[in-house]
Amino acid sequence: MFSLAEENYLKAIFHLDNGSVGGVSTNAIALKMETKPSSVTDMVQKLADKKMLSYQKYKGTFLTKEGKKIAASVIRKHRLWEVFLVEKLNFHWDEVHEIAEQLEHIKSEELITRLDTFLEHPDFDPHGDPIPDKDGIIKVTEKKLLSELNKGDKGTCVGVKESSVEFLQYLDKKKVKIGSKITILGKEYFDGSMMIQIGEHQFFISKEIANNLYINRN
Amino acid sequence: MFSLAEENYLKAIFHLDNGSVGGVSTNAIALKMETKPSSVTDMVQKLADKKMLSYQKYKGTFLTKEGKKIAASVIRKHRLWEVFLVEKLNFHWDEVHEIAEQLEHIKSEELITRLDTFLEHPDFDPHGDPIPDKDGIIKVTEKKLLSELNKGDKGTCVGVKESSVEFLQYLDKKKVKIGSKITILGKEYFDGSMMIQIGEHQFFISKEIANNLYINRN
DNA sequence: AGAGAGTTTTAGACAAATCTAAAAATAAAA
DNA sequence: TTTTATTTTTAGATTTGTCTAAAACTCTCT
Repeated sequence: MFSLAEENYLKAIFHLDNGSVGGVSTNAIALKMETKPSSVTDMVQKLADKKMLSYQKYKGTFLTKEGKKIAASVIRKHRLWEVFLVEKLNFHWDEVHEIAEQLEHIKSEELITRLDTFLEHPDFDPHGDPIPDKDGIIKVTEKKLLSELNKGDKGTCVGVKESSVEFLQYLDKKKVKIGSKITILGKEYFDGSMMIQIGEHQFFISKEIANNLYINRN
Repeated sequence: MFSLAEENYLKAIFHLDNGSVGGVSTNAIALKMETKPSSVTDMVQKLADKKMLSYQKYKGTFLTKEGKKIAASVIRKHRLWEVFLVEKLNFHWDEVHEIAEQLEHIKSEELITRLDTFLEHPDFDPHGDPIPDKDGIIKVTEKKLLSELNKGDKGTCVGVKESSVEFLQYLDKKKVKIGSKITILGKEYFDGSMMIQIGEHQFFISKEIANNLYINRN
């Protein structure tokens, strides 16, 4: 059984792991956890003792298979609860994170199995992030061009097709980044232009732009 | 904001308060919390500092108005979650206590407001216990123990006094549920056993059982 | 009223998770 | 390749909630 703090560390390292090539650095974890590097060192050593990650002084850490499994199960719980909050309790998708941060630590296998059934086995959370299955496996979705999506669709920006300076500068101006969560608010069929939402911002983009952005679709 | 431990102490004292005339004793709290009296003294002094209860050394404690409010809000959350678990996730009523013990500590006013709406403002939890309203007020119902009734009396099963798994499973086997209409067909005065009718079924129950079932006379 | 018995509190210790400050190791720059 | 800067670890302290053991108090019974 893992403490709340342990679960949060595993989750943070799991998220960081998917971005870096080498191990995850102490500083990166401290930043994500909003804590001090010295606290991270302590916890990382404790989790290494528990075989949740491999750790060598000054070298960073890797989650073990077991560590990844625990992290994925916490993420699964988080995302299922987010679906519940939005779909059943009518929360807005930008209000649910904090509550799900608490709910994700409730301990009961049976609860999550039943919640999953109640929600009809959703594949994605309200932000478009995939929900790991009960074995911790995260379905890899095929990226699509933004222009292929339709009103109501959500996704995460995962790349660009055309990487001209002009295009990237345009994206920058519009605060579109890799990792940005995008919702299609509307689509004009006669010209393919779209009204989209990224974070707080809502704005129009032309078909040319939509044709050059890769999205990880739900 | 209160810690998990503080909330549990307030809840325990609240429950004990409804049974005793004077203040709640340190030993009684320790027994209920499955902890040592010395730990209770520490916590009680802390909660007294926070004005959640009044405390004089060696004299026992009383919850203040504020302390009762907090306790009632925790109990409200616990019971609403129990309704959710039984009504929506199809848990059996004898499986939900432990999970609700965890869920009751989730911090979000809005969550509970919306959960209450989602569940259509239930008045009782699956065990027949009343759910405090958002101001902590508990509707008092005139429930009696089944053992207090006599031949010819009729009533509705509204709750259980003892909610051990064994007892709840016994009731289940006999198809006794919250809401079941009960008629007392006969009563043996020498041992307090009863012949009762529930729906189509007629059967005997011992005094021990009758002593643990709450009935709303009608 | 005084002796036990039982209850309650205090004092000191401990584990978990955190922090600050200082030391050690690594990486970057001159 | 030294020197400097950055990162990471260690050492020691702190907070919360718990414990044990011992002391202080209250209650009851004769």
